[in-house]
Amino acid sequence: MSDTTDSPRPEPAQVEAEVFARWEEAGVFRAREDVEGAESFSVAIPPPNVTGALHMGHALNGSIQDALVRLNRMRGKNVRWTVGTDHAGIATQTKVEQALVAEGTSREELGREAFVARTQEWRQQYGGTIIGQFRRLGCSADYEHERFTMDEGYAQAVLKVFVDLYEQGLIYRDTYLVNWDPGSRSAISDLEVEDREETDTLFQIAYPLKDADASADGVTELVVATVRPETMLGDVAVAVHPEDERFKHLIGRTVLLPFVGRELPVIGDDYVKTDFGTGCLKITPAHDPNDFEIGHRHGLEQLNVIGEDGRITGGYAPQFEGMTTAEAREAIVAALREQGALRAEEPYTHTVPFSQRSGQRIEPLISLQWFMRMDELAQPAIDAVKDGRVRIHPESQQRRYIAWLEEIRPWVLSRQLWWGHQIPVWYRGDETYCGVEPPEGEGWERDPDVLDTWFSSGLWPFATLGWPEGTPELRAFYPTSVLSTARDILFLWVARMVMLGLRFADDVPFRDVYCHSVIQAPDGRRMSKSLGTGIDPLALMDGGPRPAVFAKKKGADAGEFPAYGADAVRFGLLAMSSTQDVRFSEEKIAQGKQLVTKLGNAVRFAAGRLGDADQAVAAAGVSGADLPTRLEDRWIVSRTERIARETAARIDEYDFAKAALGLYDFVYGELCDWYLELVKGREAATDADLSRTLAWALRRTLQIAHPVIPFATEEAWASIPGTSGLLAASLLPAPDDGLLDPEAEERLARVIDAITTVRSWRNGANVPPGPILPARLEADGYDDEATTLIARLARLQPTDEAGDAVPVAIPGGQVAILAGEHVDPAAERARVEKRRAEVEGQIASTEKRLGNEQFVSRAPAEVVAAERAKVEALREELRTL
RNA sequence: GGGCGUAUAGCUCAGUUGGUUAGAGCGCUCGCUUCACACGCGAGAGGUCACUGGUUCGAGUCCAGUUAUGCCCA
Repeated sequence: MSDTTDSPRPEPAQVEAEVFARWEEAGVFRAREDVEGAESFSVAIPPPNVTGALHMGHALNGSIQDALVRLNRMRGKNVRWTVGTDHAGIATQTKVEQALVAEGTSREELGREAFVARTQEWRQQYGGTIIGQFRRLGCSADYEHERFTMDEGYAQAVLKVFVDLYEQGLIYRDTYLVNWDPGSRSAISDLEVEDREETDTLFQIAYPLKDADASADGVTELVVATVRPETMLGDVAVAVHPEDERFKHLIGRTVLLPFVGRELPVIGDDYVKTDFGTGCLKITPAHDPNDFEIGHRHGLEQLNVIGEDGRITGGYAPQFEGMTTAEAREAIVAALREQGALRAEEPYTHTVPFSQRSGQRIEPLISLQWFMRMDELAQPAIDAVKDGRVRIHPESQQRRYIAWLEEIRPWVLSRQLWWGHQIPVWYRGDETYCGVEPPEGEGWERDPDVLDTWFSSGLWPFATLGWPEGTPELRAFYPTSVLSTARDILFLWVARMVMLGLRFADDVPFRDVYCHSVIQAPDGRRMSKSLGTGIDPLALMDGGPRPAVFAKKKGADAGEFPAYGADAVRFGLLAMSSTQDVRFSEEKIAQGKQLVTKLGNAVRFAAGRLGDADQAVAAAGVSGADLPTRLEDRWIVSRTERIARETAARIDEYDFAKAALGLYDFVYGELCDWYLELVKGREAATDADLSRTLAWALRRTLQIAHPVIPFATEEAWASIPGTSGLLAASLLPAPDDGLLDPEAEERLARVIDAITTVRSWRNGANVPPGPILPARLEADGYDDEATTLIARLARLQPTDEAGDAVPVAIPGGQVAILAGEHVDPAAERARVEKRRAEVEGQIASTEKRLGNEQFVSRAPAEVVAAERAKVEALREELRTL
């Protein structure tokens, strides 16, 4: 593609901002207040992280939701698209803490109250970024109802849900081995953990056997294998496989823990793999999930030796106390080496859990946390999907949803943060109080923890509509119509919303769930900021750096994206999203830009023509009861009606790629390449059918393209006769079967075929495209109207003149192009011979198929008939050659 | 280790319930200053449908297996 930056065209950023302002001034995006009666269509955006900036997934999801929302608004539905952000506990707190450190202070120094105030301030200042970016994309959300998961009313809803679930016994406090994230100094949920391959060292450590002399077998020690020697201070046993011939006789004996001298029983457990390491496993229930399980089975104690600060604690070995885990590992290994207890060190590659929040390695810790029991909530959420009250698209994602819910585990709700919904529980001595309002009396201390951000996000579809108040909004817009989301939050969010919606709002939170594509980088993996494979959608819309991996030629300087504009980005993203995993394709974005330009030019052409026409006539339009008479008019009317229906149906079916690409094909391949060319011989000033058909076709095209490319279509709208007000607020006409005209479609298809064939012949025969050639049309099925169209676009002069001519086969016969300056029948002979050989070959192969007894008797009659017809047509062509 | 997906033109993707000669956009080639548009118009070249076997008159499409690759869960 050539560079666009030096073109005189206005920047999309400016044009699109003006159009957006018109929509907002007119209040097009506002849900109507007179909610009674009107069918509603409501969407709750998956709330993005308040600290975030728009990434490709957001941009795709925004394009999808807006296409759905705009289509349904044009259907006359009362549309409510709720946007907003979640408070992103860890992410936001981290941001603000970083700022504090830069200022030479800390949250501890500030104190909780001041810190929360400071964070609120931060959010006021920077939290609007991503919503502004959705506006830039053209998203027609109801911004006046923007919500935040820590709004006052929302916070009340969160507390009420917590208190209710607590009173119902679903929320409880317990000790558990949690995923401790030393980076954010908080427990995080299983879903926030990601496993990565790491190469560590596997150490072998000798634990001396107690009473070694007492046994006759000569065994004096057991050697355990571990990658985390620093946890050994918390060891409570050594396990071997109960069938292991080497060790099974030692079960029941005791070994002594180095440094500490603790007596550890040797136990048998078939979790131990005999072929891994030494076959002896040290058991540290407080710091390893598997050991935790084994410890449970054998009734072992849990000894905490790593504190929440990631330092050695517990006082079992004073020389290591207070060291970080890394320091302790080094010191312990050194000490063991000195004692001669270190028997081997070898590199070992394994998967290690990391925090998605802070990027730090997870430290499994025993701690007291708030939990939510999920089993009781899961079943109704499974049923809702199984019986179709919630439909998940594509269907494959439904199985993932059900599978996850069937194996659901308790949810760790508490986070050791200050930014978030503080748990509404107070303690006084042995007393515990849980309530939306603080307890009466003196001496109560509130639980310092806050709730997992997803707990509050789970209430989003109804809490944004004013729940627990029975507001008119809630009645009008709950359940929401559809949730469009990235599939990686199917569990984090979707499943939890279904559970909480059913429990608290008496119905499913949405009727449909659409899991959109993941747009991948050229390496076939999801775009990643840290790998430099992410694209900023703003850079695509308004110009900006193109990441190196997206260089158009490998190794070349990647340069900058041209300013494609929001329409092009929307089109491109939708056109890309055909399957669940797709590669990013800048060509699709460019295609969107081309469509926008092409449509703009078509409108310019049409508006110019229609300027001469009687405006009332042009505005009148067409209907099934009042069709134009000419072939090309009836054809475009029929084709436009079809594409309008198809596009809407494809959006309804969440087939956005086909909707977008189908629009492109229609605008290029039918409207512009054919209809506008076919009518160039006519005058709108004197041709009422032309002016009303042309204006109608353009109006309908702008309407059906609007959900995909809203800005360009809105800009063009006013220049077509018969429009009033804003396109975004216009209503789609009801489907009209009378507009469909299969006969006109078929007749014009033959005209197109004939024109293309003649053009192709010219090209192959080295006949220049310009000159008008005299020709005899010797074919059935072309009336005067069709003949005129063919003659004009194929640049032929129909004649009855006899004489030497070159035959060009078209459906139903041939065009005989008379010999002349550009046409030499003699030179054409070779070409005709080549074609004759081709046709003969095809006849032979088709006849062979028809000669096959099995084919004729077993294939369906219509297939056989089609083959026979094909032979006939080929024989016909052969005769003309 | 288990589950799910993907593999079709140089690139990104279509390809209905199996049925003519497997399509599109971009890129490439050739031609065109055709009065809306060179971000254009017209015409082309380009494919062992990952591999192996099977079912069938007929397989890109259905079945089994293999390979590559991605995602999710453990």
